[in-house]
Formats: sequence, structure tokens, C-alpha cells
Amino acid sequence: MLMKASLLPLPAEPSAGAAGCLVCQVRSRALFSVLPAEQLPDAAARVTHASFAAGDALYLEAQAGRSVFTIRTGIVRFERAGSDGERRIVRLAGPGALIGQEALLRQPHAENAVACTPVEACRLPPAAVEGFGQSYPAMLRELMRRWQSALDASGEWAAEVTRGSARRRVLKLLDQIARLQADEERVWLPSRLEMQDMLGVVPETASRAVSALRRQGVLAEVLPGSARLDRAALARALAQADG
Amino acid sequence: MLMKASLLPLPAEPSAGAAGCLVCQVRSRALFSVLPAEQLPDAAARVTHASFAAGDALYLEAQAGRSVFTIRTGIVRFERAGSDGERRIVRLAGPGALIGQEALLRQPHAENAVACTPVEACRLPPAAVEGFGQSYPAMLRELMRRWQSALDASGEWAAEVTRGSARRRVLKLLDQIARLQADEERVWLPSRLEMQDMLGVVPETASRAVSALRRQGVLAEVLPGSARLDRAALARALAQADG
DNA sequence: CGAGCCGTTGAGGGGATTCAAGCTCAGTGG
DNA sequence: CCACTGAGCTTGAATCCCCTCAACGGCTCG
Repeated sequence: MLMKASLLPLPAEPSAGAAGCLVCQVRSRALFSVLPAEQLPDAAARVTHASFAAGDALYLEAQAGRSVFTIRTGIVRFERAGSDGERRIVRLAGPGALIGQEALLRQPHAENAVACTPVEACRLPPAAVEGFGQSYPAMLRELMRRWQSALDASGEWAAEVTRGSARRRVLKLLDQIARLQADEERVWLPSRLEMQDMLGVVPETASRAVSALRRQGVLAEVLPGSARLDRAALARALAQADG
Repeated sequence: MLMKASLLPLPAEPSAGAAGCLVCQVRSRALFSVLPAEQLPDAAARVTHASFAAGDALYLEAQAGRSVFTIRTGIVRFERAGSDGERRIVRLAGPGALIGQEALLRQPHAENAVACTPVEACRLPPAAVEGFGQSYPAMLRELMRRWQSALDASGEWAAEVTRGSARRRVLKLLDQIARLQADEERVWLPSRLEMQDMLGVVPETASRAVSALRRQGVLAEVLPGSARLDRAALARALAQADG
């Protein structure tokens, strides 16, 4: 496979790791960024690029994990089956996040990881992570930091997104998404069914909440799957909802 | 401090690590259990025992973490302040769990860890964990496994305990507690205020649900702070609630 | 063009919250 | 010893929010 470095920030086609990594926009936030500079080409050579369309699974529950990813762009949701058989979405992850880390422990995945938007990711072979981990303790430390971030995010989701009135939950969800897409004006807007499984609220209720936010100017140009978000209005609405 | 090994399974008074550890009932599940046998006395010497009464904090949010604990007995809750100022309980942990791991990363704690019942724990100095981690990669692997367990538990809490009707939430909470106190017939019963912050349900509603479960035989001899739990009835009620 | 899915909106009912009262119990002080 | 207090638990009644059921419109796709 020939190395033709693409200067585009987001090559749409899968690219060999080495060339892509050096221009990657999340490289500074990625796991391997703690490696010394001379190791980067080596590391990059073991990374493969992967693209996913919205709705594609990065990996599935109970799959023996051979997939650890760094998200470059897009949003990924984690879903698991509730004991009643219903899907529950328990967390979101965005650019810079490391996901599927349980593969490093040779454990099966506990959740599905599904692309909510088009997702560009780097697939890291567990063996490579382990190899570098042995030579560079700093990388192990970085790995643990990632685990802690995930735990934190999960705690915040449980503390904020699943509590309070339907209106407050939708606002908190928008807040989460806004942080994952900090630089975009149009943000991903989950379907009402997705909101059901994220917020524990029936789709009709989610729809009513979205409609209300549109009337109040927090959301505009609401299309299936995306909307324009007024972040200032969102902040005001959140402050008021927290009263 | 002289070493008088107590043969009681649960010495009430703080004891120096070495003697206590060798008879500790959770030793086989503890972090240091992956160390080779000849290292155990060394490890044990660095561990100090800590007792907490119900309501005591093992550590507090925003504290620069110098506290990593292995829980020996009892139940610990993790609480954080919601953006509205309300307390939110986002997870429980029980015997064998490693908590406060973020201290290893020199990060401040993100949550309060509070004893729900009397708690016996082993305090591990971060430096010791790091030291053994450098010599014994297996311990780092075990450490990551702990992180993953915590993440899993957090996901399950978000997926199960905070969803569905008030009745279902209380049942799921009892299920969590029953698993943390698998060998006890009387289990810890949180106060209605604690249930509020765990389940996102008002105390009156929690009280009504508890009363209903008592009438239906799932709970009996309900006293402030504890109750007798009919595990079979709980399983039936859960299966029915999940319909 | 009909079928099916998703989103929206309305009407009605049910479960949770709110408000309120009464209870037990531990602690306090007369 | 006992009234007094305050906190937590329970129960009742009224209100409100969310769920349920339903109808309709837009859209994609066969």
C-alpha cells in the first residue's frame, strides 16, 4: 500500500496509518501522543483508519474485543440491552475519546458502540498498545487516564442526563452534544427514539420538548438528524431549569 | 506498634497491615492478590486499615486524592453535586471493590465516597501501587481490570436503576444491594432521602414503593436502615416488572 | 402509489409530585 | 419523669406531568 499523504483534514477513504496520523487533527489528544517523537512513525504504522456511517456499529456487545478505537470525528453512543429487553443508551463519546478499551483486557465488550454521525476513527491493535505500554510506562498512565475519563463521563451522564423533568433532560442532552461538537454550529440531533433510550422518556414527550425548545429559540432549523443550536440560549435555559 | 494477629475475621480496631492482610477475607479478590507470594508481606506492610461508620466519607470531591481503598466489608456510595445543587448518587460499591483510583493519576476525586453501612477498608498508598506496578505488569493489568469493572457498574446503574417506574427502580436498587450483600439475610435499606438521590424519585414515592413491597412479601421486618429481603420474591417481582 | 417509518400534535388517563397531616423515636431540658 | 422538639417515615388528597392511544402529514422506498 503506497503512502500518499493526504493533506485534507478528513480523508474519506480508509488510509494507511502512517501518513494519515501525521496530519491527524486529534493526534495531540490521542493515546499515542505521549510516545516520544521517534516512536510515532512506528506507532502510526500499526494504526489503521476506519470510517463508519451513522448507524454502523464499531463493535458489538459480547464480541471478543479486538477493537480499540480513537475517535477522530463524529459521535459514538454506547448502548446495552436492559433486563427488560429495551435498548438503553448510557453514554456518548466524541473526538479524542478512546473506546473499547476492555479489548486490552481480553474481555468481551459489555456494550454496543454505534456511530451516531459519520465517524472517522483509528483502530489500534491491542497488541500494539500492550507492546508500547511495556516500553513506555507513560502510555500506561495515559491509558488509565482514559479509563478514568470514561468513568467520569458515565457518572455525569447518570447524574445529569437521566434526572429531572423531560425538558431538563433534553437540555442536558443538548449540552452533552454541544460539548462534543464544540466547533460546529449545526449539531447532531438524535431521533426521538434515540432520545427515548438516552433519557428514559417516551418519544412523544421528547418530541414535545424539542418543539418547545424550537419555539423558544434554543433550537432552529430542525431537520431529521441535525439542528442549529443557540448555545447562549441553551445556557440560559439550563441555568433556569436548574433554578 | 506490635503485631498481634487477630484471628477474628473483622477486627474492629485499626490494625497494622501485615498481620491483618494475611487473614483478610477479601484478600483473594484484592488488588495485591496478583503479586507473587513472596511480595505479599512487603505489600501488606504498606497497607493500613481504616474503619468508617455509616455516613463517614472515605474521601471527598475535589480533594487531591491520596486515598485508594479496597473495600473489605460494607457498602460505599458515590455521590456528586448536580448542576442544580442536588446530591446525585451514581453508583454503589461493595466488598472487593477498588475505589478512588483516580488518586493514582494525581487527579482530584470527582465524587464523594461515603460509607452507607459500617465499612472496613484497606488504604493503599498511591506510591506503593505505582511501585509494584513498575515491577509487576500483572498488577497494572489488574488495575485496569478494576477500572473497567467500575465503568461497567456505572453503566449498569445508568441502564437499570434510573429507568422505569418507581416500583421497578426500587426493585433494581434492592437487586444491586442484594448482590453486594450476597451472604446476608438482612440487607441495608437506604433511607428514603438516599433513594431519592439514587433513583430520581421523591421520598414519598420511594416510601410508597417500599410499603407496597412489604405488603407483597419482598421486604419484611423493615427497620430504619435495614430489612429482611426475600430474594426469591425479589427475583419474581423483577421478572414480572420487566415483563 | 401504497406501505411503512418517523415526527408532530391532541385528548384522556395514570402515576409521580406536591402539599399536608399524623406517627414514631431520639435527644433535650424543665 | 415527661413535655417539647425535630427529623424521618408513612399515608392521604389534589395537582400536574408524563404516558398512552390516536390521528395526521411528510418522507423514503419498493
